Formats: sequence, C-alpha cells, structure tokens
Amino acid sequence: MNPTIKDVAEKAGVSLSTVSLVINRKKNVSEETTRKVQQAIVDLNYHPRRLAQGLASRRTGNIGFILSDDHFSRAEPFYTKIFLGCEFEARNHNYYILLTTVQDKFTSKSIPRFLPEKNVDGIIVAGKVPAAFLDSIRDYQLPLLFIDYLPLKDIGKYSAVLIDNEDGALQAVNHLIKAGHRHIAFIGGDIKHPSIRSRLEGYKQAFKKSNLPLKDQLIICDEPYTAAIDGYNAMCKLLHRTDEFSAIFAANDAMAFGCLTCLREKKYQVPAHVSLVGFDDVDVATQMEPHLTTIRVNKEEIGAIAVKHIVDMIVNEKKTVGKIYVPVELIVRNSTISRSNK
Amino acid sequence: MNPTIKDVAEKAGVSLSTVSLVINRKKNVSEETTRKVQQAIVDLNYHPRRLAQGLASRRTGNIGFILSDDHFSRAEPFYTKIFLGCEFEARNHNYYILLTTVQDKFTSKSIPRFLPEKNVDGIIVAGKVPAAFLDSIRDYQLPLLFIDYLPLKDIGKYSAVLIDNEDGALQAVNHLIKAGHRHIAFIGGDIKHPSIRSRLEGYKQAFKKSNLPLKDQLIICDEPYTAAIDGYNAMCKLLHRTDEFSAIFAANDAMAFGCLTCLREKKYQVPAHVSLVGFDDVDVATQMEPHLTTIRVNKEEIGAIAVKHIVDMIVNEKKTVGKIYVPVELIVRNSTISRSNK
DNA sequence: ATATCCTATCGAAACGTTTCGATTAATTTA
DNA sequence: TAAATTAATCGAAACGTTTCGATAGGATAT
Repeated sequence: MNPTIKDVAEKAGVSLSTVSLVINRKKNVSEETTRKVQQAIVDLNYHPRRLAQGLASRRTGNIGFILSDDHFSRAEPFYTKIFLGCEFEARNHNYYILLTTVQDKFTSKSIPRFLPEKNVDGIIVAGKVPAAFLDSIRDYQLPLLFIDYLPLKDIGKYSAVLIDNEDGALQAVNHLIKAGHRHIAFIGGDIKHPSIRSRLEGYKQAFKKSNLPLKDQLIICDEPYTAAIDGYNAMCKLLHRTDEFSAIFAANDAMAFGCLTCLREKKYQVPAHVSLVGFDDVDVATQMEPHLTTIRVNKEEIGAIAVKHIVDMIVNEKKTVGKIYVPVELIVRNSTISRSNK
Repeated sequence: MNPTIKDVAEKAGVSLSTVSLVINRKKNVSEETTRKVQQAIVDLNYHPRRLAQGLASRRTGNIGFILSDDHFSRAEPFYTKIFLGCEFEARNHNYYILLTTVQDKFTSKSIPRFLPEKNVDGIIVAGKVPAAFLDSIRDYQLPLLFIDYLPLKDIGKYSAVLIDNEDGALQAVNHLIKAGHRHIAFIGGDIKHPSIRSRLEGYKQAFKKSNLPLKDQLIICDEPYTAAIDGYNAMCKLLHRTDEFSAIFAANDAMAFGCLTCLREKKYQVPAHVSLVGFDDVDVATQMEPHLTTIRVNKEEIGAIAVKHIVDMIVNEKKTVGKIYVPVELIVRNSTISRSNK
C-alpha cells in the first residue's frame, strides 16, 4: 500500500500532527524538524490523499467550472481555452477544476452534481447561462465568479472577470481613424448581449474622442446571434443601404469573416476597397486571406486570472472581488490599409 | 449545517449503517425500512458527501481524462465532444471526470496530479499522447482505457475504444464506386498515424472487393500532419502528377477542405468535375459549399462508451475490456455525384 | 529564584462515510 | 421442542487527514 502520513511521521520521528503542520506550511515548526519531515516525504514519495485532506479540512480543493452546452462544444474554442487557462492556474494552487455544462433548457433537476454533493469550494461560471440556473446556484452560498458575462439582475452584487470590450473597440476604431478612414461601419449582432453592447459603445467613443461625426446608418446591429452567418447577413444589409464607407469594425472575428464572404461576393476587395477589423483574435483570423486585423483577447490569461481570484475568495473568505477587466491588444495584420484621401 | 447520514438515521429511526445500506442498494434491507429511509432522505434533502464516501469506500468516484494540450485547444472540437460524451455518461454512473492535459514535451514532473494524489479510480487517455507519458502512467496500476489511439508498444495489452476507420473508408470508397467512379484518389497525411493507416487500408480493401485495379499514383500520403493545409498541399501534388481521376477520398474533413480550396484555385468544380468524400463529419462539413459527403463519427457516443467500459473495469476489477470498435456511418451530401461514364 | 510567556510538539477528537463482524429475531429443519 | 439457518439490523472500527487544546521546556521579566 502507499505511504500515509503515519509512515512519514514514523520515519521522521515526529507525530502525525507535526507532519501535517509541515505539509501545510504552518508556523511554529523548527527548521530542523521541517527538514527531517521533508526528507521523509521525499524518501517515501509521499503524497497526501486528496479525499482525506478534504474531509478533515472541510475544503474539497475543487472548483466548479460551469458553461452552457453549446458554448462548450461549438467550433471556436473560446471557452475551451479559458478553461485550459483555469486548469493550468489551478495546478499552481493545488486545486482541481470540475467542469460541467448546463443545458439551455435548464431544470432544477439538472443542477450540477457537485453542488448538492458539496464537492466544490467555489464556482466559476463562464459565458452566458440560463437565468433560471443562476437562481438555483445562489442557494449554495459558495464563492461565485463570472467570466465574460454578468447576469443583468443584481449586476452590482456579482464578481466577474470581464474583457475590456469598450477599450478594445476604441483601439480598433482608433486604428482605422488614424489610418485615415472616416466612414467606418459597425457590424454587430444581438445588441442585447453585453459584450456587443460594450463594443458598440467603444465604437461610439472613438468618434466622440476624435470629434468625428457618427453616422447611424453605418451601424447594423439587429442580427439574432454573432456567428459568421450573422455577419454575412448584416453586411448584405449594409451594402443594400449604402456603400459610403471605407472600413468596417465587426463585433467579432466570426462576423468579420462573414462580412468578408459577403464583400467578396459583391466584388469588394479587402483591404484595397474596404478595411476590416474584427475582435477576439480567434484562430481563423490568421487562416483567412487576408489575415485579419483584430483585437486580441488572451483567453488563457482570463482563465488564470479567474482562478486566482476565486481561490482568493475561497481562502480569505471574501464575499466579492468586484469586476476585473482584462486588457486587450490591437493586432494589426493585412485586412486594414491606410487611406490618404477619405 | 447540511444534513448528514446521522440526521437521516435519526429521522428514519434506524442506525447509520442501515442508511448506508439503503443508499448503496445493498441486499438484506426490508422494504419497509428502505421506504422509511428514502422518505427521510427526501425530507431532509440529504446528499452523501463525496469526500466522506470516497475516504471510507476507498473509491474516489473520479475518472481521469487525459489528452494532449494541442488536441484540446485546437479549433476542431473533436476531443472536446468526446469529453462531453464522457461527462454526460459519467453522471449516470455518479462519477466525475477530472480533465487534464499533458504537454507534448512531457517530463515526469508534469504527471497529472490526480495520480500521485490517488484522486481517480481509472484513466481515459484520448488521442495520441507522448510515449514517455505512458511509461510513467502505468506504474499506478489503475484501469486504463484509450480512445481513438493505441500505443504501438505492447499494443495487445491495452484496452481501447476505437473508430472503425477501415470500415468507414470502405463505405466511403464503395459509395464512390457505386456512383460509377473508377479513378479514385486517396489524400492522406502522416501515414504513421494509425487512423490514417487504417483509412488507407479501407480504401485499398474497397478496390479489392470490387475487383478494381489500384493505382499507386493516385495515393498521396506524405504530408506531415492531417490539417487543411496538408490536404491543400497533397492535392496540389496530385494535380501536378496527374488529372486522371474523377473522385477523391480525403482521410479527414479538414484535408478534404484543403483539397477543395486547391481544386477551386485550379478551376476544378466539386462535384461537377470531381467528387469529394471526407471523414469525421466535423461541423465545417456542412458549412462549406458544397456540403461535404463524409463518414460520420459520433463523438459523444464514443465518450459514453468509453465511460461505460472504464466504469465496468473499475467496479468489476477487470484488467481489460479489449478493443471496442465504434461503427461509423456514411453521410451523403452534395460533394459527390454519380458518373455514368467513367 | 519564581512567575510569566513563548515556542515547538504532541495527543486526541473530528470530518462523514463504508464495511465487517456481532446480535437479535424470525423461520426452517430435525 | 431444540437446534440450525437465514434475514434484518446494528455497533464499532476504519479510511487518512486537519485542528484544537494541552503540555513541556526554555527564555524572559520581576
């Protein structure tokens, strides 16, 4: 059988509790003893049993990670990468991530098992989840942290790690303005989505800060979702309305890709005729032709930040850590071009 | 505080151990008692603490799920969907999946934590992982099941859930043969990969079974990987070599997509000039134009099957469950066309 | 020299289950 | 009717830690 703390204690010639104190880096242990115990641990290749630790300490050492079904299995691995960032960071803190998904049509029967079974110390919710789900999650009184989404109700009470959408949009549009563009369209979908809303806000801010006029007819924002097909449709609508623009800021890369497809069909060239900027810097951004200028969101970093904060909440029993905005970065590629005359 | 088994015992007027017997559906409990206990459980909304169960029963109730870093975060959510299938099935058996990734450059320091910490009852390895990793995993003597990959060394000793690649390829090529095609090219990459090898084998089988001649010059199989770009390059090579073919079987959808891109550039139309079949039925298969005829692999089902078997191994202490082949299905879409004259 | 305060260590209880052997009651067999 | 068998239930130990209160010894203050 594998060594237990008892074996370590015997080998080091100390009591169980002293070994435990060393393992958990508690104070009031002499250097001498610490050394002896650590040596014994190495010699025996001892690793504390997770379950026993959890039971005794009333800490499971697990963090629940929840996202909606379709967010998880959709093609673009946005949340998957965030999860990966979480997992890496969790290792540093000696936590496990328990990943589970919640269906769009949520019923109280399908509550993630780790909640009733008391198998997590805190919960991370990534992306939009059904409102009904949030109601039933709150009863468990666990540290709760959102990623890239905030429930509208009681918005102030929640902690969240958020992408700085507004600043990203600002950077994107500023880039176009600096390149000499004056007529810049906004292609968005589902304006009810907080991220899209913020990106539109940043777009508007950019005009305001540069003292340029905003043209409402260059804003298309009534598609149902934010996928490539929505970008395609929105682009068609815009072209139907006007062709007085030299640049486009799409609310995300997928929609930018849709825009590109539509523009191609209508024989507009990117970037020769029209410059195009996306948002997210997903993989496809460098796979399309031309490579897409976009706003980079570091997904792994978001996950890491989230774990740091939820661990902070767990360990220090903090009720909230507020809203944390993760900075974004403009990545200039070949889909934008400078324009001397407007 | 939350109810414990003790509260249930008191409420039902029985001993702790009797409650435990009911929970674990052990024999020799009277109907009467069972009813009483179950009622108490419902009344108190009792759920056994996972950690306590684990400690006492020497079963963690966790299954480790391991895949390589890049498999997890790559764009096509193939293994992600398999994971999802695992997670769903695991719920039915009351297990948790602990997901972790292993880096390509594996060192013994980066062994998944749940192994030394004794935090899983069994391990599922999905997709190809570094050989060095496998060596260090074996020491833990846990039930081990592979998905969609088998280490070449000691191949007979391992259990695995595998896609029936050979049969899939057979179906794909048979479909083309039935449609009147005689000159059918094979576009594959990385022939060292067992899946690709099997698909090529199926391709050859189809010709043999139909008593048709196999043309070696129509087989391109020396790209380094199996991504779209490899398909593109392989297709270019083929066209450079000959244009005497009316159909192509690509070793996967990604490569098929690459083929399509190349064919387009060279002004070949699919399916008018060339019919094209892929393998995997990934999302992009229905997003491209024309929609791709392909072989469907049910990823969620694979995950579910894997969990069923690993649980079987855990519960019944089976050393192995052998190789399980998951059937695949031909999905005819618009990239293939019947050809009356060869 | 005595009382007081730290510091390092320890012993034992506790965490919430499962499981095994013991016990009692009911049933069957001789 | 007594003995043997079976079914239902129970009590207690065990799982492997953490943690709290106790203790002994050394340093410091009085």
